[in-house]
Amino acid sequence: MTTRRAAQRDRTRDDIKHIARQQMAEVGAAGLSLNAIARQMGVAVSGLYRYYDSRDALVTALIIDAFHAQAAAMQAGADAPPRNAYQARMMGAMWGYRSWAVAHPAEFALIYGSPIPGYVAPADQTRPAAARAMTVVYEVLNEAEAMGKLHAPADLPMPPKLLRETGVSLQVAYLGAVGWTRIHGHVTLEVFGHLDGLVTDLEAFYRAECATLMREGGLQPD
Amino acid sequence: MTTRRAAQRDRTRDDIKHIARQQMAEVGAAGLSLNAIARQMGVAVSGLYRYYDSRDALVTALIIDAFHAQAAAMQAGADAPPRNAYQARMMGAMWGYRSWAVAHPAEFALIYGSPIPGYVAPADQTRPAAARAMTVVYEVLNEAEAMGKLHAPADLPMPPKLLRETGVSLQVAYLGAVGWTRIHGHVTLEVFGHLDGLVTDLEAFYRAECATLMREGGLQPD
DNA sequence: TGTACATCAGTGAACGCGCGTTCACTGATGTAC
DNA sequence: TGTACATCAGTGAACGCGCGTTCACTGATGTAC
Repeated sequence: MTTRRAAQRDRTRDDIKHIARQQMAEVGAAGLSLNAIARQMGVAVSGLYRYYDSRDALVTALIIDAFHAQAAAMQAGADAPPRNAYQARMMGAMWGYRSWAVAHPAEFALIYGSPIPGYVAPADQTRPAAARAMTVVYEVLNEAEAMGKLHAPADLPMPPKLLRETGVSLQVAYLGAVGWTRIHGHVTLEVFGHLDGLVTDLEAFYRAECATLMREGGLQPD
Repeated sequence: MTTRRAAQRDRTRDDIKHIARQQMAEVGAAGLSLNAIARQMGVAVSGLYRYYDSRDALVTALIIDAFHAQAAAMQAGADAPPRNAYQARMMGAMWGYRSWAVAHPAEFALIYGSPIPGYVAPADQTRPAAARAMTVVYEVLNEAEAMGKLHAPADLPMPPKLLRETGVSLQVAYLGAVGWTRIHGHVTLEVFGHLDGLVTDLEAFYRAECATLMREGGLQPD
């Protein structure tokens, strides 16, 4: 059975990524080093090259994993409420975005923080992973719209030309794009510690902003 | 005259920071290196230690400069319109926030991106510099409020307890905090290239969000 | 089930590199009289 | 204005370190018959 060896291989690859994530949590994404990983694994550094072609390949794998993990957290949040509770599902997705980031600050920094010196992400691999988060939101909003639960406010403050064609209605695209910039602003400031002097209850503050977003965007209460 | 030597000293310090900024623009904030700076200056690296005690001291100086530069851009934006044109002044400040960030992505990353591995900012030095941006906004809003141009909407969606005491009214604090998270979200996503697939006209999109913020926050039209 | 061979996981030494920092030094620029 | 001394800017060699990556190797795990 060749499968046993392959399974072991996968397990080791996961081990490497696991240790890498631990180290990123300690030293930051830019401080990632194969030597340090090998040291902590109690293994020769040259052995790691059986599993990843280079340090950059490992970084790419970690980035893709991080995008997927955050999208999965959003998906789980969106799936928890009843199917027709669109506000609750939207809130679940947004809450997942923040919760994952707060729980995994180094991985969040890896995908949304400063670029790593000397590393260039292969866009064809990372872009699809990055897009997953938005599709979770689109799904909820598309359903709400189809059910007549997404009312365009009279004064949607956004000329259609500003948003790229993404296969969703203007209303959905608007809520998605504006919503993302807003909640991302809160999350990135919170994760990097810039809100400490300004806000006492970060969770309540975040919830309030999410509620404002949905009200303003025309997503009807459940 | 001891002054000539002191003036030369200041000039050299500025030169070092200037080259450092250039290098950050090329290689990112985490890639900053005294060796590389000395190389580009055509000078022995050991000489740099006459001007900065360590690499970290230089980084700290750059961080403080960056905070001040962005605040200055906001201040300039807020000062351009007539004194009683509060919406225009607020917009000017917010526009300055974004313009500076877009024009200086590496410095923006330095103050708002991922932390640099192994570097810890001395909070007593960086915090005051970081706070300057917010005071620009508070100033405009305080004046608007005093002139009766800041109407609290009936449904201010923010329990007072969420915001720290900062010497301004709840209404002003709300607009400041919420405004910051919103515009920062847009700016950080734009600077790091994450909005390319979503928004066509980034400037118009930003303006629209700023306008929404002021309308919703109760800042009356000029 | 047992043997002969191929595949692959992991080793350890070596490479060249760039880094931050220290140190004793040489000249030039200032100050005191 | 001229000299004697102190201060300071900048040099170049050296330090120890950790990094990514290559390479020839040794055993263990698999496959074919």
